[in-house]
Amino acid sequence: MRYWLMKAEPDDVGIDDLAALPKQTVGWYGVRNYQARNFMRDQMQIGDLALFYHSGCAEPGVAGIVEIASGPYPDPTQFDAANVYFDAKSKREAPRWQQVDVKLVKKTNYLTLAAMRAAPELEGMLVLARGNRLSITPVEPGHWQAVMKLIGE
DNA sequence: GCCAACGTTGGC
DNA sequence: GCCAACGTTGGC
Repeated sequence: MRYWLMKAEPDDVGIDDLAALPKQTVGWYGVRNYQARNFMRDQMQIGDLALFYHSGCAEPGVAGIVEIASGPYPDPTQFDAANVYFDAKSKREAPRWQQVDVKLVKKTNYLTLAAMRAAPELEGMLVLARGNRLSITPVEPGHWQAVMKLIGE
């Protein structure tokens, strides 16, 4: 079992939106980066845990814990011409983009990006790397444990 | 296969 | 709104 960090934009689906959804589960649509897609397609297992991270907002940071709740399957937004994530080059016979379902485990104390950067035990965490833009990153067990401690879990 | 141009991400 | 960093595209 692996650990992950998954970026969401709270303006789109934040932790409270997830908590309000039926089954507190959402399909992780909209990934349009091959590396991130490959993590979902090739490495994620049902039951893996992930940090639910808020990005593109005033105070970025970890907002909760989610678990991977499905195997990979085609992201429906890629076929929807009205959707911002529409990809004209993706064919139904050969979908380019995949998603997994993600289920809320719990909303946690909020761990800000600033606090993460200030924590020596999180040094080397991929999400903190300079210029990092990857929306899904693996998290080392040691970093996971350190984050759990910082948020009081 | 190279690489410049371009678009996007994401923190500030 | 700015801008650094990075991924993708497309001409050659």
